[in-house]
Amino acid sequence: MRKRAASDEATRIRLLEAAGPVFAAQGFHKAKIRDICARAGANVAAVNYHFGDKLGLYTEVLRYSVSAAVLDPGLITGAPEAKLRGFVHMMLDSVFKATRPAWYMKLVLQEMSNPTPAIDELVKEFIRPRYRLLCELIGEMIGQSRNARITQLCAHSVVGQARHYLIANIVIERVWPQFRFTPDELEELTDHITAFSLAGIKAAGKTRKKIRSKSAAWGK
Amino acid sequence: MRKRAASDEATRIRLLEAAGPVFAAQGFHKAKIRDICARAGANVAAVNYHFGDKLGLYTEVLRYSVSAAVLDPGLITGAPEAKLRGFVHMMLDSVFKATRPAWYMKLVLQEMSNPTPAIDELVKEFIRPRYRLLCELIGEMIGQSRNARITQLCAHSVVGQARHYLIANIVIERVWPQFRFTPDELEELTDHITAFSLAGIKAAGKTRKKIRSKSAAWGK
DNA sequence: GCGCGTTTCAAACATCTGTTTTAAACTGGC
DNA sequence: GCCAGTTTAAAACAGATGTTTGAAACGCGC
Repeated sequence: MRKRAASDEATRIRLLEAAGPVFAAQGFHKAKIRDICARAGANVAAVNYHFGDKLGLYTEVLRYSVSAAVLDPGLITGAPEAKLRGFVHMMLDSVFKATRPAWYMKLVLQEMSNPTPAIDELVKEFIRPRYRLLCELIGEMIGQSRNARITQLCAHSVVGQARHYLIANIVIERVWPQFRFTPDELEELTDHITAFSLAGIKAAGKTRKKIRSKSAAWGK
Repeated sequence: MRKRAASDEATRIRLLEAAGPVFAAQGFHKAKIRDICARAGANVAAVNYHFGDKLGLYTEVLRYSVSAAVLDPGLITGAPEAKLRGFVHMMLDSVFKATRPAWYMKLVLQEMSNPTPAIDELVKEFIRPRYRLLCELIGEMIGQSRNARITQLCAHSVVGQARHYLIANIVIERVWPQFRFTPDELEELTDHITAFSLAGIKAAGKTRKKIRSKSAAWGK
């Protein structure tokens, strides 16, 4: 019996490459395996043969592209402000890039909106490390632990803003038709979210101190 | 021929009342009309008889509950800061309220994430007026038009934050298990988003002025 | 070139779910 | 109390779509 050799996995690879953009654009449920197979030039049965079922393919797509170095949090370096911008940029950048690593963020956002059983692995392998990074960054800014409530609230404020633009396009284009996702406007948007959040984070840090001194004033 | 009298619409009303929470919790596609009919104590054919099809029922549910005064932005009064908090509260409050008017916000958020053909009417009748209100509010704060880019960017920053908590619970509970949607924490969250946004908006106003004076310095 | 495990393919299958059908039950007016 | 129009009910229907089947094609080692 011959084990699966690299050369034999051509169809498997083609399926993974074809499925990524489809799942990223349409989400798990709306994506049709007949569509994916057509793009991959493969028979529908190939999905079952190579991955067991649709969810198996989906899970493998997630694993297959999580290694994309472009999204490596290690790339985000420098001053806290620059790091924050790097984080926001990482999230928004995926709008344009159609290359393999980039649609991964769309996959993540799809999964956040419409979770599948793959959510657990995705959280563990991708989301949690980046969430932690963001919390450490914010905590550092306001002199709080990364586990502090205020720190995590701020983290979700940052993520929420970026996410909004990536998944609410249909509504945004109706209430604000002038807004377009050109590269220039993406930069503008990145700058806005960064500046807006920076101010919000600083204010949160001050409020926290205020509350603390207030408690101190009340005595113990 | 007898026209549809009020007393004849018992089934119709029961269907609308039963469908609201189901659509709000699961969205249009995941909601099953057999489930809705079972809750309403009606036959599946009743949906087609009274509303034509599933989308007809969905659209009527949207119309049926849009009049809910709880979500009336006119109720949001006071200083700009208080108005902003009122707006945020309006969005978040729907998490708990299981009463008729309250799950409407969930319907709106579902529609924003997974639009149906009903999106146009929803934008026109519900979203746009509130978006305009928010923009006027923010514009007033930073001395800009409600149509200014910076104003609208800030508006989306506010909406994005609130929306995040209402639709990403699955992820939030995994990266931050301690967070719960108790009434107290909902107040805390409302306060946080308001304060965070207030700081962000003020900073955006200042940046704008800075840019303007910079342009002025460059001469014309 | 034979044999055996591997891979591909077209077709059939199964299920879920919105929709339609057809007849029966009901309701109010005469 | 019957009739016309209205409403309800159970069942059948139809389309989309994930899954399985069984046979054919392939490819490597002997």
